[in-house]
This record gives sequence, structure tokens and C-alpha cells, in this order.
Amino acid sequence: MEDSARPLTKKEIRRARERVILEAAEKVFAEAGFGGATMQLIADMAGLPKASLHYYFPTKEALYRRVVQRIFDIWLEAAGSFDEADGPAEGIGAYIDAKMEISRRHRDGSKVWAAEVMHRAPVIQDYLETTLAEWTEGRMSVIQRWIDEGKMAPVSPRHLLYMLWATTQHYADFSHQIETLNGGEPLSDAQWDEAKAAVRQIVLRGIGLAP
Amino acid sequence: MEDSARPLTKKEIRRARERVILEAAEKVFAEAGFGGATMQLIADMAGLPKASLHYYFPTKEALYRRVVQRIFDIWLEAAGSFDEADGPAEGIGAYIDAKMEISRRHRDGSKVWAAEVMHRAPVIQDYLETTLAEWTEGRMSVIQRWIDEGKMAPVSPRHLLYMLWATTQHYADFSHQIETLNGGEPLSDAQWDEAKAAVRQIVLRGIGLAP
DNA sequence: TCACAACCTGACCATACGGTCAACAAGTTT
DNA sequence: AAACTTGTTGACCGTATGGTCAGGTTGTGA
Repeated sequence: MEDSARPLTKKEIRRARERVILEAAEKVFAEAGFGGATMQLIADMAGLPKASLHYYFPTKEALYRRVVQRIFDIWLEAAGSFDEADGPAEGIGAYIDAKMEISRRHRDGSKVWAAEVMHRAPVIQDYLETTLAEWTEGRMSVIQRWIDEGKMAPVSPRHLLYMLWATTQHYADFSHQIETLNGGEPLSDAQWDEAKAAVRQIVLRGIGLAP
Repeated sequence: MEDSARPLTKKEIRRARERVILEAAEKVFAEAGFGGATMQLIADMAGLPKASLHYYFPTKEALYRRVVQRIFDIWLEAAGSFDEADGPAEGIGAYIDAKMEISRRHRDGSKVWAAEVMHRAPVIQDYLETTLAEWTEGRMSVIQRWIDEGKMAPVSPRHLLYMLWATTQHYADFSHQIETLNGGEPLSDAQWDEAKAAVRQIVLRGIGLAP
């Protein structure tokens, strides 16, 4: 729109183009799945010729891999909110908030992640086996410690974690169903707050913490 | 294997072939998604030539439609377990059990359903808007009545339902992740019981019912 | 300013896919 | 057993897809 005094450097262009492509790819992969997505569709959505995609990303699979990796980084970030707490109310409460916020802000990414896992994780199997497995073990022992210290009711740490993942992720993966049941409208800000509060309330009470 | 005295009638053959195809299709659609699935793959899995699939089901989409419809029927059946109860403990407890059992027995179907909704429900949008919406409304008022009668804590009926769907469905849709975190092994019978009990425990306590 | 490297893309290619069909086989009805 | 309906499938077709590449453009360092 405006004539920039300085033309963009190559590095800047590269970075910007890659971002545009990755964002378009994320949306298309989320909506159509890996098999249903086409390079042409992604190119159109990015406003670039198809050949350009192949200049920045050699293959469709390489592009997909980058998209998935991006989500995992975001996921890891949220995972951190668990650690800084010294009690279940703050720890799990903050984790719920963080993951709900991800579902809200990164719907497409979440869907890509879900589809990847559903299809037996062809790309991220190693992440599941290493990073995710370690994180899960760690958090399970934190929860177990809280239980031993009497800070929460004795519930299965593993299934509590699964429940947190499932519930928070649901708002992204099934957003279409949720919107349909909301009269075809996306959740408003107030409704998102309501959802967060409801999840927090049920889960925290569920692990023995009075509201 | 055994030589049948009476050769199968056409109707029997038709029914049997259709079932074989539908089961193969469910598996392939679950593993590869609609876009990633190919008629050839389904044919191979069903042990039939590709042209035979097109004899029984005119198009890939028609086949997919039938697979999805099949899941919805199963889902509706489980939905019934909610109705016969006159209190939240039995009603919600039974519903959790029923849906967990679906996740266990119909993993592939659940995945197909999840993928369908994730991709904006191209095939089942009308179901979501009619049958599912009505069922949801009905169950929400049942829950609200329970709350009004003091039978459970005042929680958002809508988000409670979402939580039930999310949590129970998770064990099917993310079964691969769960297996990976279980040392690569599928859940044993005992582990399934554990999972069911844990979900029931957290949810029921979460809505104010002491274990 | 010049040589070079990075960037860009229209045109092209091989392949794989969903779907069709002709020809035949197997039941079913009369 | 003849006439007819239903089932069966190998071979084929048009198309769309992922990917390539030659040839041109544009920024960059000497």
C-alpha cells in the first residue's frame, strides 16, 4: 500500500513469504486434512503461484511437517504454565486457561495436531515418545505429590491429564459443532469466559477443591 | 471354510458384501481421512476388486456417507442411556460408561466422526442442526432440573455436556497418543476399567456428588 | 557497474485417482 | 430350459495432483 523507502531485504522477504505460506497451509490442512489439501489450494489462499510454494518448501510433506512443528511449540509453551505453581488450584487452573486460550487463538493448528494424532502420528511419533512422554511423566508425579500432600483428592493423575487435554482441545477441534449448537455463531468473548470458568469449576471441584 | 449345502442367496451376499466394504471403509477413512483414503485401498482391505465397490456404492462420497451415518446411529443409542435415569449419578454415570464403551469398541467410527466435524461437517451438518441440537437442548433442561432440585451442584449444563463428549471421545480419537504413553501397548481391560472409573469419579465429584 | 547468487513462476510431466463400461457369470423366475 | 435380472470385474478414460525446470528478474557484495 505505501511505497517503502527501503525495499525489503531478501531475508525479510523470505521470512514474510514463509509465514504467509505456513498460515495458509495451516488453514487448508485444518479444513481438508493432509490428503484433502492441495498445493494449489494453499497457493491460492496464500496468494502465490504454486511453484513458489515448492521454492520455499520442497514437498507437501515438508510443508506439513513445519505446520505441525509450529503447533507443538505452542503446546509446549502452554505446558509451562503448569510448572510455576506450587498447588493444584493455580497449576491446573492456569493450565486450563492456557490451553483454552490456545483452542481459541489457534483453532486451525489444534485441528491439524488432532488429525495428525488421529492418523497415527506419522510425522510426530518421535515427539510423542520423547518430549510428550517425559512431560507427562513429570506432571504426573507433580500431581501425585499434591495428592500425597493432601492438597487435592486422590484421582488418577494420568486420566486427569487426559481429561484436561480432551476438554480444552474439544473447543478447537469441535468448534464447528459448538458453533452449530450456538445458533451458528462463534462463541463471544463472554461465552469463552463462561466456558473457561465452567471447565475450571468442574475440574477443580472434581479433584476435591471447593470452588 | 465349510462347504455350505445351500449357496448364499443374492440378498445375503449383498448384505455381507456391504458389511465387509463398510468395515474396510471405516478403517481406511479413520486412518487416512476422506481425502487420503482411496477406493483402491478400501478395496484391498475388503479383499475385493475396486470395481465391485462402485457396484455397491456409486461414489466414494456415498460410501463415506454410509460410514458416517452408521456412527451416528451408535452415538444415538448411547445417548439413550441418559434418559432412563432420574438422577445425575445414574444418568451421567451411565452415559459416561456408554460413551467410553463406544470409544473402546468403535475407535475407527469415532475417528471418522471427529474428522467429519473437524472438517466442518460437510455430510452431517443437517444432523447437527436437527437431531443433535434437539438432543442437546433436551439433556440441558434435564440437567438444569436436577440442579434446581438440588440433586447436583449448579454447573453450566452445556459445558458439562461438552466435557462429557470431549473426555469420552478422547479415548478413541487420541487412542494412538494414549497407546504411545502406555508404552506402545493398547489399554488392557483393567486399564479401561481404571479409565472409566477415573472419568466417572472426577466428573461426578465435579458436579457436587461425593464419591 | 558488474558478476553472482537468490528469487520467482509459467509451462510442463508422470502418476494416481475416481469413476465407467462392456462382456461375462451366476441366480431367479416363469 | 429359456428369458431375465442381478452380480462381477479387467481394462480403460479424463482429470487433478505433486513435483520439476528452464529462463527470466531482482537484490547483493566486490
